[in-house]
Amino acid sequence: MTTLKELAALLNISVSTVSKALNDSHEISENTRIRVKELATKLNYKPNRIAQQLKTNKSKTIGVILPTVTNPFFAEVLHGIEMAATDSDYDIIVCLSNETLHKEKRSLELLSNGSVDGFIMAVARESQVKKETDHINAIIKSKLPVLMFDRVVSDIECNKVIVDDFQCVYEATEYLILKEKRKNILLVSNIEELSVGKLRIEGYSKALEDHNLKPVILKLDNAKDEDVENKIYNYLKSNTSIDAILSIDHVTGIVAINMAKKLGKVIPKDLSVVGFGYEHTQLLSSPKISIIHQKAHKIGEMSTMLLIDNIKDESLRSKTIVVPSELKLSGSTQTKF
Amino acid sequence: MTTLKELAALLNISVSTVSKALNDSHEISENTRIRVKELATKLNYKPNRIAQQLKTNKSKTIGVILPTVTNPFFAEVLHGIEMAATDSDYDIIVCLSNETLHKEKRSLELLSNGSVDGFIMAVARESQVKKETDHINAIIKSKLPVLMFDRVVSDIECNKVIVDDFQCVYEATEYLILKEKRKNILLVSNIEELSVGKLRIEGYSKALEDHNLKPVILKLDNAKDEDVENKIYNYLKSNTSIDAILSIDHVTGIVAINMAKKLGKVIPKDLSVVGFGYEHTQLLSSPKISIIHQKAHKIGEMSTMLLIDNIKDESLRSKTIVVPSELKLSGSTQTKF
DNA sequence: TTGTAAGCGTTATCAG
DNA sequence: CTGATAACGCTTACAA
Repeated sequence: MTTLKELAALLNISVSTVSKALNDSHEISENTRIRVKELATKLNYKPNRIAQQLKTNKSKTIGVILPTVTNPFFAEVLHGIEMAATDSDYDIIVCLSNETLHKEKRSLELLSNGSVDGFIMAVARESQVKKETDHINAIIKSKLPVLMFDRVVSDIECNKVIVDDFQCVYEATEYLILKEKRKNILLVSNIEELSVGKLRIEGYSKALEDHNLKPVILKLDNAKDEDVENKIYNYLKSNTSIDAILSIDHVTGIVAINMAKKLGKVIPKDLSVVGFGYEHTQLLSSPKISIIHQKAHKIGEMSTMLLIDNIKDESLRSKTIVVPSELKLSGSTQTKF
Repeated sequence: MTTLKELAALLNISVSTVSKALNDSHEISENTRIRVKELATKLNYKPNRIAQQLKTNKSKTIGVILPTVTNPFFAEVLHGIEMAATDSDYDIIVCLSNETLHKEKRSLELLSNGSVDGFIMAVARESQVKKETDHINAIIKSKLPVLMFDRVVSDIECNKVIVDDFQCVYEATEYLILKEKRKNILLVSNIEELSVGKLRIEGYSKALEDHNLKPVILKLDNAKDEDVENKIYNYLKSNTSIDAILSIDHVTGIVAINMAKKLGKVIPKDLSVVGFGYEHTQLLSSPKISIIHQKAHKIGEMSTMLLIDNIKDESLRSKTIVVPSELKLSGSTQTKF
């Protein structure tokens, strides 16, 4: 890699002159500025980022800590983060906690040594279940800005970008009750221990309560793929009165449709199904599932912008932004034949 | 952030003594070593990574450039990369090219200034279509190791981790012909411009040819979601002799199942469907789709290990590893009821 | 056993 | 207009 020193030596001028010339300092003569720049492009000179970082004590890098990236929601958030970060000339270092506390902790600790100027994170499942958040507090106390999205810890003060979990599930439930005239709505949950899961269940319960109906919840306890199908199938088989399903995650809604069809149910006549979904979810089910579409990409963008604001101005550190979800009915994007 | 200088000042010893003590140098007395370490932990000292990087001229960071991360294949590869990198104490900086040449180029250029010790990349769709690869060659010439996976450029010499695209599709096709006794196998493609798409089509064509059958290919030309369904539906409607579908991407196989059911076809009696898939793909279709399962996670791991080898030893730079795929038949993981 | 000093590649201050 | 010098935080000969 070409350095300032090398350029200086080749041109028989000092390092500082070269530096100034490249940075368009007005102290430098037109002549040398051009000579320097020509040689620089010729040798493909690029200022060493590490040296600049050491000098300025800024890494222009954001640490992104995600529970997983194979979940399409987080993948789409990551996409949003990457785009917004690029727009603002930030790099992102990505770490995956794999839903474990120890990896989350390790990543935060390893990166809080000057590697990053701040963190964007969604709390790991284990951390949330165990209510273990000291490691996050430690980072904040060390003056490194942290932004939490989606899975947040309510008693930590920092910027947050969240989904309107309670509200959108409330509305979806009410839609099933009022528009689709459903009375036995089963909530299927594979994420009941997460903060978002709890909020969604509350939204569902409140809506049923407000309409004098009885909540029925099938908790899958974070089951494995194989068991998910079995549990849903068996439940539907033994509880034939169920006329609607509300899945609060991204997968079990589609599984429910498939299992219901297997049981001979006609969708949506016998059973309405609403789930959570992302951009391409509806392409994967037939008939199309109705989805609560979280604006994952937008969540990523907003998170990044908010964190960068916070990095630049320490005082901007306790804002919470709610990104509203959108209920996409099966009909509204259904392909016409 | 605490620095060596601060520790030294507080202990009234020199910076180098502190440094050595922390690095367990044998030159340092038991006594001071302990004193230093105690204070260090007390003040939560962490060596400034940026300074270390400048000193050693190593970033211990890998640049990962992916076309997208919302495609589950790349998400899973990223997961593999992250885990392997963490194991070897490397960070990863992730950039998404969004399938565009200019973003890919920009990312490579921006990171090749000391930010990373090497790159792992899958070439963007646009770069592959336009056969524009000078930017990648430039990096390699500048002595930064590059590893390409999945979508590779054949006339660039570097480490590569690829899938057995030709072979696995050949075998899947042969399976349809020999075991399932299919004669009119439609290949559905939404990625025919990619190197991997071409190889898969060749594998399919060769298998048909070897068995004296005629290839029939439905190219979707990188169509949007809405059109994918329509095109497949219409094709199946007007070509009723089709008795098997081979999808060479991760989505259109499931769409094909749904469209075939819509047309009243019974699967797998009337129509066998094989697609590409990842870990959870089969959970999303009913009946379960047979999939060619690419070991995406393993691809990520192998890529990382190979790149790190190359970083440590410059001479290890022209190996190609083929990660075999696995044909997962619908029956083999089918849930039993 | 401890300390001094140089250097990684930049930028910034100050002097010439 | 140009250059010498110091500094960012760390490591490491080399001296003491």
